[in-house]
Amino acid sequence: MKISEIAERTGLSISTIRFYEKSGLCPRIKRGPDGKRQFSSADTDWLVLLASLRTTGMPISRMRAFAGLYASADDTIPERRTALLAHRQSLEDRQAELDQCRTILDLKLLRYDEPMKDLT
Amino acid sequence: MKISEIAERTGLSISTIRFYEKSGLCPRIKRGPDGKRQFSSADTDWLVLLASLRTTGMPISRMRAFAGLYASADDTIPERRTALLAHRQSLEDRQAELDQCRTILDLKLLRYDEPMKDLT
DNA sequence: TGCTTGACCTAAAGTTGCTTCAGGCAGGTA
DNA sequence: TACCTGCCTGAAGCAACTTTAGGTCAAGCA
Repeated sequence: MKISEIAERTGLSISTIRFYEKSGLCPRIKRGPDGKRQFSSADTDWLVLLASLRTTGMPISRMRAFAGLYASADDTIPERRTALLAHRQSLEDRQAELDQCRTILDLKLLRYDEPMKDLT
Repeated sequence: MKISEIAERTGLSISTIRFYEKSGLCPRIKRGPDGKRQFSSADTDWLVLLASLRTTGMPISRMRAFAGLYASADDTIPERRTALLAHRQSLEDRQAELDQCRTILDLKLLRYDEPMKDLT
């Protein structure tokens, strides 16, 4: 598959995909004889996972470490699992934080809906 | 109040607060004769709101526009309300997106918890 | 009294995670 | 043939901060 298709499927932009490759997040994507990237379906799956990790706030540096685990032997599986679990937790924290902010916004909005008084 | 207290109360870092002021997000914070910032409780409230907006993804440029509305006359109240409502919606979208990512992570984690098979 | 420490100040440079731009090649089409 | 289109690269630009360098001033203390 070509890069534009992958962008479509993963929701990442073409330049983000190139940037991720250059950053060492997805090692050895094949190239055709014309120099163009050729994505396998495993590449796609991996990029979908990367996109989820990134969207949920994992920094590139940790993603790179995570990619390193995947690139090495199966004995890193427990580590991969631990990393994902830790990240899942931080995601939940983040979600709690957003809920809290939503409450603040809602309170603010309530004051607009009340018959005018003391609108800061 | 001094800047370190405000940082504590709002969860923003001291340099972020200075940065926000320089970016025109909180106009005219008073200064003491020594040149130090003096925060009123209104300033604190405003920064708490800014922090919520920022945490939930509002870009600085839009926050500046929003601050502009607050700085001007009361007839911008409907606009302020509209802006907050729109942002509330985008926050919900974001939350839905995070939920979706969490599902992806959970699926991935499930595969680690199953008796080993095909761990990509 | 002199000296250090700590909290504040500014301006400027650095960091992260992208996006945009400039310039280039290869293949298809009017 | 000229022109698109889609890909490529490297470099510059941008957002939102953080860090650094250098400076002021009051408080504490030997």
